Amino acid sequence: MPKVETFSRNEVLQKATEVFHTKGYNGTSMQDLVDATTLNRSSIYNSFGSKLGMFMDVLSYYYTNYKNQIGKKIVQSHNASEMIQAIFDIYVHDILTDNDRKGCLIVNCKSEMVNQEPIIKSFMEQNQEQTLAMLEDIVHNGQMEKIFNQKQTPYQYALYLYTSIQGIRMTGILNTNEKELKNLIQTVLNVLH
Amino acid sequence: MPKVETFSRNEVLQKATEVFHTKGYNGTSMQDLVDATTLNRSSIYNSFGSKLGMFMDVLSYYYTNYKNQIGKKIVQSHNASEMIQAIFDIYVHDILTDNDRKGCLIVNCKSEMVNQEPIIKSFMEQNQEQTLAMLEDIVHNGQMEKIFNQKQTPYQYALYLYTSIQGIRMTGILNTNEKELKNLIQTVLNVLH
DNA sequence: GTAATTTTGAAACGTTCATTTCAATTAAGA
DNA sequence: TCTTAATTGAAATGAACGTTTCAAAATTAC
Repeated sequence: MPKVETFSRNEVLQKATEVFHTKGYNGTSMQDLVDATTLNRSSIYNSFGSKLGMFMDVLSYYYTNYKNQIGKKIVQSHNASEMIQAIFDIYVHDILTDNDRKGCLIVNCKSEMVNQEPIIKSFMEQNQEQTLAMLEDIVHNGQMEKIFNQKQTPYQYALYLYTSIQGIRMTGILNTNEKELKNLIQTVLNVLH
Repeated sequence: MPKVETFSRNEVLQKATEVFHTKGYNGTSMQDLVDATTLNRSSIYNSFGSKLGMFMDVLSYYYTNYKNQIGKKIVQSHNASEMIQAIFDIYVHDILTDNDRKGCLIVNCKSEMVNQEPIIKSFMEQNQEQTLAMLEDIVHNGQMEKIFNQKQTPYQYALYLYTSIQGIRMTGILNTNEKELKNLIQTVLNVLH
């Protein structure tokens, strides 16, 4: 029987994520990935197929991490308001700890590649659909519980929240003032009440 | 005395803007720019110094165009509410006519380059400062006229609007449903009333 | 220990990258 | 018309690009 994959796939993906996140897809070279992962060039091609293949895995890895974080916070919450607040808190925390102003990998990738790579466009459509569905569900529950108003449909509020998250991710690249960001989020979320 | 520049600088910048907007900075090659502008390689280096130099001019050109559009709409408006509405209408119009989902050149560049190129970071800081100052001024006037509420300071509302604009620019890459976008904007702007 | 099969390392693939070079061309002022 | 200086075209620069190749090393099952 053959030799088996020796490296930790997650560790490699973590390292690759850091590079892609810092330099963007087009700004990252295969050499950067070889250096960061300490994997051999051939091993990368063996395991990930291509630069784009590796990037897709990185994107999923990054997204899964967010979904897990959000999932945990949601089960800890007692109502829809707390859930939404907890979700936004995750993003603020990431902004405040992102010392090199990288922004969000998914937002960055969306703006860089949606119009260039069909597979990225599909990923982003799925990402949007899933995020909207999650938010819509929370909003709907919040409206049932009379915590949120019913001036808009759950879908429209979900779209508003999704848009706000992306906006905050962009603003957070240059503005990392905690007080201003938290106030900003309160302004965003007050719309629901 | 010497021969003078024969090409129209604005026409060249227009063509270069289209390329950078479509492919991003790192995705654009000098050959792309030579092809698009029909300028010779040497002429580009003569007139713009470098790829980054040309890109900076493109960025200013693109930004100036927006400032002019907004300026015109502002003088046509009768109050703060109309001004803000007109500004957002410009962005919605651009989203709806952006058939290849390029998004906003400035937002794209911010997410791609702020953490890589100091000169881009400076540009974006200036862009943010100017945009916030403009919005703050409008909000302040709106509050004086009792058109807008005073739950937040003009600066905080400006930051909220600036963030919303960036968010809408990101959402608009994949979602080009006019009804949903206009509803979204009403949700955003209702906060002020 | 041997056979089987994958990972690994290092080099090489051909292409494209941003930039430079430089002689030829061009057009304005004297 | 001659001088002057910039524009132009085309080729060349060397480095970096993503990807492939292939023999050597490594690891598992028998």
